[in-house]
Amino acid sequence: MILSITMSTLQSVIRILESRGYRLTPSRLAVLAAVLGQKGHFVAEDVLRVCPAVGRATVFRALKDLADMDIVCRVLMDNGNLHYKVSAPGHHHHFVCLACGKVEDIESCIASDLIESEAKKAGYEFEGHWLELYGRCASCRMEKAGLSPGGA
Amino acid sequence: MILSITMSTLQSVIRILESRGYRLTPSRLAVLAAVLGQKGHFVAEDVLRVCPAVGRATVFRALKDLADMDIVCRVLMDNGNLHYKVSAPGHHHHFVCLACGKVEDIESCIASDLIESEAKKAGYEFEGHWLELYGRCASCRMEKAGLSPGGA
DNA sequence: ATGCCTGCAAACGATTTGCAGCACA
DNA sequence: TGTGCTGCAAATCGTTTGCAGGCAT
Repeated sequence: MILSITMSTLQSVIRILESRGYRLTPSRLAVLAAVLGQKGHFVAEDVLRVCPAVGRATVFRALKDLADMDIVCRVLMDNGNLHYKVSAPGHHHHFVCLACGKVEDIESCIASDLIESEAKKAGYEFEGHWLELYGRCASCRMEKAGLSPGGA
Repeated sequence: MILSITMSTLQSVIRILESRGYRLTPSRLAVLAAVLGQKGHFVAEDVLRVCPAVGRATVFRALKDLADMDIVCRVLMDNGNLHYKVSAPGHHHHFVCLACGKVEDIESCIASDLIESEAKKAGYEFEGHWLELYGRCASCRMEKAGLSPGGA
């Protein structure tokens, strides 16, 4: 099941920050807004571009804080690079479209049940897992199949 | 099913290199031996340490070549770092022990069937996936259970 | 001689750290 | 007043590239 809803809103994130004792400074808010405004996955540099007034270090610090709070999550790209992305609530995985680069969340944890049973069999104790899926999203598939032969 | 067998041997890798037209130079062989001699996962630095005579660039170049040939594979560590590891043949996943850091291969691809069916449902075309498992291996579990009576 | 392969060192991109100043609790 | 937060710049880390030389074919 793909979801593109229920992402954190600025308000709710602010509430989280406050509850954790973070100060609501202009820089932090700028980074926050930039992050929440990103279309899909992004890297620190993208945030930096949107917030030229905010220092590099501050962006990285904020991003790390946000990741700690599960407000953003890391996405492992096909080439091994790690990007950021506004996190869907709860455990989920990512589908990365190799054609358009879009990243979507997959809410059903495909793996957990199987992993659990495999773990038990092997005498292992699983604490977590990381699953990224790569392929071609619906629209890119359609494009490939029917539409523009000399694609963009 | 956990496997720790059938890793590439120096001989078989050499054969692969030759068949691809790579020259069997001392540097390459040194890197190769170092890689195959690694206990578990490793980073370029580890190889460098074992082969002080081989230049940095050469190690990285060799590592990349080996990865291209699926002789080594990358392992995504818990903290987001990418390590290398002698690759098990065929598609497989990794189990990373958070206690001792050991990485083992899991040959049965837990995910593929489910992924396929999910993909079909969503109209997606999956081309690949990346799954890493984190937890505590059998021996670390035992250690935890046996040694500390009060438990952690 | 022709290329592949090398080590070195510099370049590189991404991230982190040290620091002095500032603003708010 | 003290501590958190800031931007800046330098440092750092891991990796890549440019280059001139060397060696195998």
